[in-house]
Amino acid sequence: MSTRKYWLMKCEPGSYSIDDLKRDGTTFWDGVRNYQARNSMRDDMKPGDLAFFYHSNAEPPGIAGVMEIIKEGYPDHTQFDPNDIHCDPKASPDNPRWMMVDVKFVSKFDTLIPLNELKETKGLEEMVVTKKGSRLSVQPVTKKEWNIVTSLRKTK
DNA sequence: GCCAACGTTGGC
DNA sequence: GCCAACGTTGGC
Repeated sequence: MSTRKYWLMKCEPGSYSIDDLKRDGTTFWDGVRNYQARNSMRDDMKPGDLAFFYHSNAEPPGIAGVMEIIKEGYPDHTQFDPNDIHCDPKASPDNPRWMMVDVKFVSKFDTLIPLNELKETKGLEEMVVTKKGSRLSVQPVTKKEWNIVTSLRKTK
């Protein structure tokens, strides 16, 4: 039985978009500074898991494509870099506070699936991202929700 | 341990 | 740019 899990990960496309990931092939998912999201990456994400790439703070916001986790959680180096906007003075290499994972491009949907469409889609009422005030940047997605969302678009 | 103040996220 | 919702901080 497969133990693959499903996720949704947010990023502002102005800083890094699905097209950047498609170009790069792989990247590290740095800059997460929320404990719940950190715990998911540290404890629950495993290579082989799949994640939606969600464009937040975008016009419109929505799900842009799919990526695969290829490396489990390890310390996010930007927390130690005083010149980085994500530097955390309370973290040290001996006592890292923040984690990241590596991801790989899998596919891009032919058109973005906007948040308002997700909210209107039957079966996604309990999906975390469709809930009002949901700010969590790394969210679990159920297999049922995953299948519904992926059925909404072709990929390219 | 409570909770007010503050900073951030992110849709609109 | 606004601001509601939320998470974190720190005084007590």
